[in-house]
Amino acid sequence: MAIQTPKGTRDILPNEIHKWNYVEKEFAIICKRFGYQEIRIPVFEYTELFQRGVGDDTDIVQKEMYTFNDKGGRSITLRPEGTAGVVRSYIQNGMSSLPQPVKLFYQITAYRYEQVQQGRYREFHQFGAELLGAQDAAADVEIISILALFFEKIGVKNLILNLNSIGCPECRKAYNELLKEYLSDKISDMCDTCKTRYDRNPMRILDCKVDSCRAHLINAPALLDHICDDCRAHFEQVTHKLETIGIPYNIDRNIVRGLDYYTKTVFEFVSENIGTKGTVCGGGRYDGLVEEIGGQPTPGVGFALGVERLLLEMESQGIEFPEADAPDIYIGAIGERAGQVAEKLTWQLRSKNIYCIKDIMGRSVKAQMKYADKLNVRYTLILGDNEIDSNKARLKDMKTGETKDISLDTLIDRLVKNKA
RNA sequence: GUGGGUAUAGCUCAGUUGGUUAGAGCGCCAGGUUGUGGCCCUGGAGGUCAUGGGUUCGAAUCCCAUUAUUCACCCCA
Repeated sequence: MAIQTPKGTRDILPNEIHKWNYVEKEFAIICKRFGYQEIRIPVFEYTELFQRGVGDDTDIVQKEMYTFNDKGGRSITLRPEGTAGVVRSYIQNGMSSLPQPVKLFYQITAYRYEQVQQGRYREFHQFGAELLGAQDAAADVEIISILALFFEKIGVKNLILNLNSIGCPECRKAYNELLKEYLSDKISDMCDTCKTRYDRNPMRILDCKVDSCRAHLINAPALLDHICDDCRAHFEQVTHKLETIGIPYNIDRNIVRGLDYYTKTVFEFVSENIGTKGTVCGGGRYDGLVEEIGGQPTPGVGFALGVERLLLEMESQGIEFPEADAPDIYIGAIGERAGQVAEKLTWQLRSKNIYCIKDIMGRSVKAQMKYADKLNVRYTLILGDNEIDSNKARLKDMKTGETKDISLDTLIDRLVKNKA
């Protein structure tokens, strides 16, 4: 069996690359319009960054990371997401001395060792943005509005914005006690994972999908109803501002993002057509993360968007992508002498920024024309001894089939003019 | 980590109750008289039928294992 891509990875082939180029470009344009600058971070980091940043308790760190020791014996991990690396860079490069807030966006691959299924791969692509240094609800709303505008710009409709607040460490601590109290007489009846969650991270019990566990949770207190005054005020400002701009949202008390660093606002945009849970992107506020990784206390908010899922959603909505450019002209040649002229002509055209393809197989005129047709070129020009002697050639419009005699001297100028 | 589906040419798939040199469409290459694509016609290349065992006189076909892939659960992007 020939070697294939490893499980959960895939090639992005030329026939679909225009889709990727399109969304990448549009995303960058939107981010820049909001004042975000692109940052590129390493594919791998020291494992400790993710253990501290993403959280030792999370599924990602416990079972999904690609971790190995390098030849120097250092523990290295392929990034499972982008935020931790960006925040590390913020600290390492002294960005707290830059004018605040600092606004960054990125387009990365990320790696998680998981079972693959539709819209979930072991190597996947994320677009993300991070806003560091701003604690006001306006920052949360700006982050969300980048996404809303991006979706609007590329024509993606009907994504639902689910919103929740998971409070700050203080109110979460109080809530965890409340939840444990509520569950104290029920936990013995619940699943094993819930039992371990009960001690380590009771909030995650709310996420359990086991029916018998769910039954016990129906009347469980919701975190959103027990956050502190400060967090409540923040959440109300977020919803109020969203209403002001006109971004619809849905409050979902059950969103508990899978990364430990989130505080206060958490959100996700979900689709109903792409299977599984349909999360196209997720994000939230992470006011404790910079400090956790070793920087000065700095508020932050951001998101990550799954590009594979975005493309799935776009395809299921029948959104048309701009086609890749077709060549302006194909230069064919018969024989050695014409080949040389074609060579030179092609070079001149290309240097004038004309998208020009030339025969390099020495094939028959018929084969060359077929090839030109498949490339979807606009014009063809076949050179032979006659053309070179007369300094004229027949330019053929491949759409209409019309031909026109044209002087080789004026060809370049005409094509350049034609293109402009 | 758990459960189900699938695995035949580059792609999409046929292959009858196990029976000779395994097929089609598309794609690719070439030709249909001298130098012009699309339509049509002809020909060609390309498959250890995922891999390894087993049953059988005989296996693409039945059984087992492995691997890959896919969908779902968990969780996430």
